[in-house]
Amino acid sequence: MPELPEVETVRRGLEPAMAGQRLIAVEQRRKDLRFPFPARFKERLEGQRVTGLSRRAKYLVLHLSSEEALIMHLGMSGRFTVEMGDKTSKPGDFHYETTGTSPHDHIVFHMENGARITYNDPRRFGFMDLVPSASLSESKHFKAMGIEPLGNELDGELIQTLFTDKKAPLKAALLDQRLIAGLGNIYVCEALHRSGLSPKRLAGTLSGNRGLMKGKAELLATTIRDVLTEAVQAGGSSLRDYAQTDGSLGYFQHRFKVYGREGEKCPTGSCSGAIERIVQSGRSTFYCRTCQK
DNA sequence: AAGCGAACCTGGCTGC
DNA sequence: TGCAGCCAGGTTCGCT
Repeated sequence: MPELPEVETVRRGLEPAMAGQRLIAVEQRRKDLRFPFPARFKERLEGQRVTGLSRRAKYLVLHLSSEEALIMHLGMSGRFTVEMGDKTSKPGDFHYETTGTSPHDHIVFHMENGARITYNDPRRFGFMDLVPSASLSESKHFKAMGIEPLGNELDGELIQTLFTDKKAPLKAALLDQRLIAGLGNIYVCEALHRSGLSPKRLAGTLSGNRGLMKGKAELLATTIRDVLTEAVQAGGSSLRDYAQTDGSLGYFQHRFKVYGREGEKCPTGSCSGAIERIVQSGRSTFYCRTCQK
């Protein structure tokens, strides 16, 4: 699934096709994804102008002229495809008409500029919801959400505060969206390796001795920021079903140091260890037990 | 209360 | 070739 860098790449791909444009038609091919679509979904969208697109953690938000916000989550396999039309496109034209589509094309947005934006999601773990713009941050999706890892708040001191007394492994704590929101399985593995921290270490130990652990917590904050920033610059990571909105592939996956590299030699220069795969809370963790402590 | 494991759903890959 | 089994980027629910 798309983690923060993939969602940000999608946001940037959708922006030129949707920002400032009216939604002239919305095709809804099924009544639910992971959750039911909100009541009168199509009617509440059609005719509205998209005043902007933003991202919060792994969620995309379309801001609408109706003072509602369309919250979208891509789940594990959600993907948007943009086909740019032109201003003369109208029903019956290629860019408007529903042509031979995948059975997993669930939603199609037709924009006034002729662009057609298709949401495809084979596993249907994604969802869409409409909430009043004024109460966006108080919506059920965002209410309990933690800090944005690329925002200004994330630093070693905050990590120490968030992890105080936590008995969960570092891996689980970093995946907890109520603490830091936007990290997923891949980038947590990568950030921990770059930080030289074991995914099995209890999160509370990073703040257990504040003086001694301050440097480690600071390093972790920095590597989280670095790995996410580099991934966004690379257009995200393309595994199985993820691609950018124009169909091209992100290339950060070539820069993975540990994710998916079970059995390979640890890439840390001075380290003679090998990458192992273990399972933590039901998810694969890739790490090097020699240099991650 | 916090921390696990299971569940949600489909498709792709591996190995017999 | 066919099929069973395992795995996948996330989140939520329910049970200790």
